[in-house]
Amino acid sequence: MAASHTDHTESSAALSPWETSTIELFTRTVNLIGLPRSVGEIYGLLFCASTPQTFDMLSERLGISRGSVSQGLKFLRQLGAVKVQYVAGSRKDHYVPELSIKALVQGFVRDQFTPHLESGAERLDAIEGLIESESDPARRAHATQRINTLRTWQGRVQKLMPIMMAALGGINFLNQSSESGDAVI
Amino acid sequence: MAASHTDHTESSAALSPWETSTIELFTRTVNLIGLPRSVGEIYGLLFCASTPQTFDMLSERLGISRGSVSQGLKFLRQLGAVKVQYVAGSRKDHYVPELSIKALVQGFVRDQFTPHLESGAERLDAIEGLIESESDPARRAHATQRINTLRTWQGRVQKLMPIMMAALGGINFLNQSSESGDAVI
DNA sequence: CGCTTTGTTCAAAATAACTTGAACAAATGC
DNA sequence: GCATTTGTTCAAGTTATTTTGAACAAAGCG
Repeated sequence: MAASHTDHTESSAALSPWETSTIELFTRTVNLIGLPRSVGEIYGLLFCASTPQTFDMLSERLGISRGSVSQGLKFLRQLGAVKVQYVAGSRKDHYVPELSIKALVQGFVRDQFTPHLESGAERLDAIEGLIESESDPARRAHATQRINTLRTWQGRVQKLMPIMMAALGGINFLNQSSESGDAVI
Repeated sequence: MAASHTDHTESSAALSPWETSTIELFTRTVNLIGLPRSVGEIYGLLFCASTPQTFDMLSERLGISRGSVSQGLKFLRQLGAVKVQYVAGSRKDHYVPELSIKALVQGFVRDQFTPHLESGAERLDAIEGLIESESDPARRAHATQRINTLRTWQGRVQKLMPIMMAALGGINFLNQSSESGDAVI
């Protein structure tokens, strides 16, 4: 309670048009990569904000439940997409966005992708075992060939990862570049 | 156990253990990239099969509805992940899988990713317009900076695409390789 | 043509995913 | 301690996606 202190009550400032649109851009993007809307909203608001935002601000300004904010922030922290910034004189945690796309992608790949690649390797071993019990030699040969194809795919995808990260980090293999603007990589 | 000898039309041969496991691997993978289970099942079965499969075989062997098969095949054909192979003496269409991971990724990126990148560019322009109507100069400057960050990100992702495709195509930037097995790229 | 086979479409049912909110725990200050 | 603030958890409700199956079109065959 006791809403107004000094000039603006920062408790629940409305979103400006560009913020709303930018947040929508983020919700679409995270949806594309299979993440819930609320995660995009939270990261989007932090991305737009010029000051660290609290838990309450996120819930109130976005109009989503505390439960969603808690789960969304947990996910984003785990990914490394948001950081907690300690703010003197406040008990609340304040959150700021990670602005390096390399760090964002790296976190996403590490948490959401690599585990599946690794379990995939185990599964391929298991399947290779199952092929043994195929009696017909021709069928067994065909199955083995297919599993080899899968192993080749897996190897290629694994090789891709460091190349991707290097490319996002600004090392250019193919052509020199000169970005400007924020210059956040 | 039946189905041993020169039987009448192996209309609905049961899946062998390695096929079941491989199909499950595909369902997990397509789920990871936001595609429906049935798409993974269909591609997975075609991937395992040593002969072109018909519409009916897919529906019966996988135990999924004709509607799902129709939609799944439509999607996979559009992507370039399955091809129709004409088989003499049969009115039915026969389907075979695309085995080149480069072609698979390329189709996926083209259909599912590039359109979003392009609409994203338009959206950024629109947001830039919205920023104009921000009255406070400091806020406007901050907003502009953030949009510049987004443009930088977009540029990096766009540069990534050809690099990814080249890496999947077997061109190695960082270290020489020598895959074997099926050697399908 | 009529009949059959083959495949598509789409509204409704089934399933999966997300969000909510109230109960709970943890930490702070009095 | 004890009340208050701050944040988490999770079962239930809501929303979104996927699957089904029956009605429909299209093409081959006699």
